[in-house]
Amino acid sequence: MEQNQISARERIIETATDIFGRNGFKATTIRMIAAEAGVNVAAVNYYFGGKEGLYAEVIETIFSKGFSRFPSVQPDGETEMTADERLFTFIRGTIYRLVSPEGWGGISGRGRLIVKEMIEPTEAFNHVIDKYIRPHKTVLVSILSEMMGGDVPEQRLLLSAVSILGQCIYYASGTNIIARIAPEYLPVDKNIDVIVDHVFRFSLGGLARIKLESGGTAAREKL
Amino acid sequence: MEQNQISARERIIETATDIFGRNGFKATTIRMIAAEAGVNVAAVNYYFGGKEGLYAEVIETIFSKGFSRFPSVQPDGETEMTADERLFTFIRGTIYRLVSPEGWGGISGRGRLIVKEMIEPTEAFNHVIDKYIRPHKTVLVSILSEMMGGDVPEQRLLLSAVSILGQCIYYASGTNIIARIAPEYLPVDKNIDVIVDHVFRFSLGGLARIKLESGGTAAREKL
Amino acid sequence: MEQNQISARERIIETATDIFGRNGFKATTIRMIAAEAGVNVAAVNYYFGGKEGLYAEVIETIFSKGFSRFPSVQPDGETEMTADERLFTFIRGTIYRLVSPEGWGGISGRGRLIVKEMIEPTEAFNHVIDKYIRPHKTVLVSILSEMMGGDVPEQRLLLSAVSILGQCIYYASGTNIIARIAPEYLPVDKNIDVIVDHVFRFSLGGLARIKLESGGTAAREKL
Amino acid sequence: MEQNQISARERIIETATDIFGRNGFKATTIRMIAAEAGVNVAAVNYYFGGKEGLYAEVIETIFSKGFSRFPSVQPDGETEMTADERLFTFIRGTIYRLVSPEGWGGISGRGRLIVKEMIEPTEAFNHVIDKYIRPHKTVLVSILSEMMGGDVPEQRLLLSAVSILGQCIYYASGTNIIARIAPEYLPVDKNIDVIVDHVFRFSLGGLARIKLESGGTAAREKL
DNA sequence: AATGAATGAGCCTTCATTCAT
DNA sequence: GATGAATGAAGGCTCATTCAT
Repeated sequence: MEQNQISARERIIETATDIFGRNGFKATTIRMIAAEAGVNVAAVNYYFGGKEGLYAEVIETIFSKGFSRFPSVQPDGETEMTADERLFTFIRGTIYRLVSPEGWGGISGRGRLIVKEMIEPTEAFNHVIDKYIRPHKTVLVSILSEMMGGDVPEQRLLLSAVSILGQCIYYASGTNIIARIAPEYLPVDKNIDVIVDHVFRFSLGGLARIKLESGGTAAREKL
Repeated sequence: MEQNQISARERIIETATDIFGRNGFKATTIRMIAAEAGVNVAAVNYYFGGKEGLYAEVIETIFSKGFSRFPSVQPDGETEMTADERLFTFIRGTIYRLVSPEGWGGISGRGRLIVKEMIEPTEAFNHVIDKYIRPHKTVLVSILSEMMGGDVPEQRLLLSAVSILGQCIYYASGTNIIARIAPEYLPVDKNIDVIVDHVFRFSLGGLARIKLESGGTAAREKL
Repeated sequence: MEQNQISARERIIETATDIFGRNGFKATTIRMIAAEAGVNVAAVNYYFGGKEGLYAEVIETIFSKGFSRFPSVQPDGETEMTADERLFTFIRGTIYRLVSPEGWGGISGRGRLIVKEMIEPTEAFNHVIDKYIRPHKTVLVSILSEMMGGDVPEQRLLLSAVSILGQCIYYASGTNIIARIAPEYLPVDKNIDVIVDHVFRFSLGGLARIKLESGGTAAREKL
Repeated sequence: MEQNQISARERIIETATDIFGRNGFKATTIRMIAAEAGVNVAAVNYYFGGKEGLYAEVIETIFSKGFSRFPSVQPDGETEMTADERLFTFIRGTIYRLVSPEGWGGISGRGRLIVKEMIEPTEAFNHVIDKYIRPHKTVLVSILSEMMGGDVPEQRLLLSAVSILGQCIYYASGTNIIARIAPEYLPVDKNIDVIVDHVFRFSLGGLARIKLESGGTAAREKL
């Protein structure tokens, strides 16, 4: 009764997000989704034109809802936040979009689904890359550029951006394996803010080091 | 001679590593593998007892070969390396195991295959976790413990370990998406040493910061 | 006005005639028909009770319209035409009913649809056989009987009737294949009168020969 | 036991010929065929690559077997037969290929299947047209040319050929409908020779008439 | 009177697996 | 030891039909 008011279409998308995330595109059957969502198998074809159409819709929905709930950071001139604050907001947004439990259904699968696309993008991801991911990356690089100054070569900026994103994404996707090898590890979705805080600080330190070394005669042999 | 008279069994494993890595378990058919390896479809069942058996063998082989070529770091007492050097060795080994091109076939898929298992472990991964991954993680935590001292709580150690691994893994798996949104990005497998170097330095900075803050009244409000 | 405000029901029948004729019963979907006719898919069930109901209506309409536009030949006593003239009228009517382009929509498919039913009658054809085809055949046999006299056995009459009908029907249905193997062939629907004329003459000759041989000691060895 | 020695592949083709002929391509399911042939549904895909592949094989087999059992007529110079005899042979061959019961399975459907293709050729028929039908038609036209002499225009030759073929084909395909409207009609496959004889004589008469009229001022008004 | 939403049955195809050789 | 033939299970999709409005 609590879920009754949601339309069948909506319900299919939520269920599909979860199941696609859990099993991947190929291993998911529309029969699983239909059964879980309480609709007929034909409904998927009726609403989305097929399995692929549903998948594309799922991907798009994840991003559109994600960015509408946790908006990206404003570019430099349009906000009063310092660069550090912008970085913090960026990291928090990225992690929340992937793993925040409240908000909409299909939580556990959402992060894994995105990470799968990042490892091995499908056709359905192209649109999302242009619309959401590329701008997102541009914002991060501009933040880093502001934080690290002009001495740091473009290449280093990019690598640092990847270092930051890599952390966010692994926290969002690696939960399973981490929990298995480190039982004392705190579950991500119940401790998001601790994670966000950690990634932020670790990255601040990393950036500082990269900046420092780029200024002088950085080298590993210095160690 | 060792690679010349490669047995059918061996050839199937190599081919399978590549194809599984590229397509995932479900989307890979044993017919693809058999065709590529030049053997009969029934051979897979004959040698490995089925698709799942082959997959398990592939996973096991990746790790056994990986760790034999790029051995893990020795525990503290058994080596003369400093903690920093041990961290560097750890990072380099981890990345090389995932993406180094030389050594054995099916490279491009190898990293993706492992990352997939890390996101969503299958039955076949259990064995590998116990035999390779858990010890590997223990080594890393002990290195960090030595580097950061006793003031840093266990929790922070673990989070830092994940931050380091997250970078390694993302560099190994996110190549596709990175290359698409940042064409100026340097391809991982052609620049492994630059990547390794960067991750090492970035992590040094991050660890330093975490250590620093753990010492006093660390807090975000300090920013 | 009569064709201007054409009702939805009417429009469905015309469209269906065309599409059924082109694709056959099974390969035609009511969605094709509904889309082409500009109505809802449910309309077919609403008006005709289902796909089969619509098909039956289409078949019936083809014959009722066909015979109303190109009436059958009057029996002997009720007309002043000679037997030859009656045969000519019969042949012309038969061919025009199948392929005449003017008159009503869905022309190209009409002939093929009828021929399909003749090869392989469906339930829907039973009614049409009793109402139109059997009387039609009776008329032809009576014409032949008059032309060939009493010496010719019933069996020969029937065979001759089939020879005449076979020509008409093949001209109406075999257009596709004929055009493909004989490009110099004249398209039926643009040269109906030439065809009609030819079939008439060819049949006159055939009938004469059959009559001749039936009179004496007909045999192939006479050749 | 009697059919046991036939291979599964062979048995599928025979069954398929019958069922395709009865129902057409679309309305036939491979399940019907598999059940009737006593094989698994997957066997169709295994042997023929799919429903369409099987269909193509069926069409090809009908013609290759048909022409190998009832060869076409030799061209003029290569035989001692008179033109009349060659026409007789042509007609007999054509009808036998379509309806002769002895020889191979799937009789009842064979003729109908071909006629369906003649009404509405599918992709699978293209090959057959080039290989069998076009040469066949060429032979007939050359026979007619020899019989009717040079005065008859090409156009008339072609129309006459169609008149002859139309009869053969209708006898082979229209059995159902004929039997229903004329119970006294003799079943084709039990009386092939009578039919062949009739078509031959009727056609001789038709040709004579066409030739006669082509010589002078032929016209319908002459009647 | 007419329609859009939704369904259930069935079809073609794919694929891992088995078995006789 | 290794293979080609054949199969059963299951999946995506199509389509006529139904039902509430």
